[in-house]
Amino acid sequence: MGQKPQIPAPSVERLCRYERCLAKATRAGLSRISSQELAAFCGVTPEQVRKDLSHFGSFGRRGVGYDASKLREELRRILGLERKRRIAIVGIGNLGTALAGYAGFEARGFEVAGLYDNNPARVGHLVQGMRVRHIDQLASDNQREKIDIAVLAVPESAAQAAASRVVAAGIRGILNFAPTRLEVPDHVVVRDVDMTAELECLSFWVTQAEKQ
Amino acid sequence: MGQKPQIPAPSVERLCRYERCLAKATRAGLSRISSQELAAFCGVTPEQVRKDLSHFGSFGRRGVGYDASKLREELRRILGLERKRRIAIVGIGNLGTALAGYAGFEARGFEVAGLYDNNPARVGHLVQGMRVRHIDQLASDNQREKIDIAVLAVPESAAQAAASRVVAAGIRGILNFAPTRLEVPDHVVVRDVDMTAELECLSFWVTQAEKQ
DNA sequence: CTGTGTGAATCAATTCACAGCT
DNA sequence: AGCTGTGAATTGATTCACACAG
Repeated sequence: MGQKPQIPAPSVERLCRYERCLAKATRAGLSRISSQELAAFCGVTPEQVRKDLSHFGSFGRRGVGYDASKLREELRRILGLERKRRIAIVGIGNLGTALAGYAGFEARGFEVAGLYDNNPARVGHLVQGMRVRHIDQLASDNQREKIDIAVLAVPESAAQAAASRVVAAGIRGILNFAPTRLEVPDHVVVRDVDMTAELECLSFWVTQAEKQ
Repeated sequence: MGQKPQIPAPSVERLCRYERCLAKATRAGLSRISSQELAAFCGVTPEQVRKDLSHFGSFGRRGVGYDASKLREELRRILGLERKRRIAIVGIGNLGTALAGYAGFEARGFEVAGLYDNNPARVGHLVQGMRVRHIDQLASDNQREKIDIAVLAVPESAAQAAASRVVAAGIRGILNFAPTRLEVPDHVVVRDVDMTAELECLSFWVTQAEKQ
């Protein structure tokens, strides 16, 4: 990541929550919303909402509040969701198959653009209505129509190799489900989702709570 | 959570990483390890390693370093992993099925103790070699043999109801895959894994990086 | 008078720097 | 000398408090 990320990462994570809550609120017919209300909705404080937004501009009207749908649009723009983001799922085992069929992605404006695997036994099969392609095709597919994010759902032992191919294909974002710290060049952004580590942390806090 | 968590949450997340790296290191035959080495392994700084450990005691020898396998034992104890933790998977759709078959859980010392669903069409079926039970059985199953953590893999619309049943069954930890903020009593610990939110954050950082 | 936007103050986490054991 | 453990300093994030706009 070139320059220092002047935007605090926790702030960005909350922006996603705000966007989601706003979607819910507008669907419920609410058109104007205050930082107070939005905060209550998301389980944070009103000043936090305002501070988070202030990193990007000022979107409300003093004494009034925010236009819910307009604020939502702003947030989607800030998050880079003004256009549909295309994702590729790499590794079509148990988890990859489940992710390929996860309705939540489509529902929230992501497009599952392709399924990839390096196992010839899987390539060509239909999974969740899509044909699995060989990972060798990733680079040319990305060139034809840009893929924004690769979701890595491969076993730990294959993770680094798969990541390198994703990077070589010119993809700039990786959501990594393997419990491995990936080595990637600076211009590629990785986020790790380590389910076992989550269980372990949970185990800690549960243990902690048991000692009241 | 009753008292203030004097232990910083980021610290706990790193402890999991340390434990994992130590497992790898000992498997590779390393018996003594310095904070320097462990840190390099995990991608953090040596002082961070030492500070994190210092919250729980002192496990090294000055001028020498740490006994890798002994430190690993300590970490497992701290994380509450000295005994095998039993997990229940609630919601046996695409994702739940994938999680039920995820080898990583067993490999890291968790035991998948039961699969639960509230859909009668699924109950009784064999999934990944285990029979799916009705969620009504969760409470009595938990009484017979304690379940430490419930993994919620139900759709958003069912999440709160499922969480309430999990809590009513007396389970104290929830790993929540639904994109919903769950309402639970204080003594229950929840961790959220929101895959769509992860994609959205990634989208932000990728966009950010594109503006170089 | 209401509710935003923001510098100032507080609180938390990380990094520094060094004393003390081996 | 080498490396841990830990207060002190620093950096970063959150909360406070108030000026300002409608």
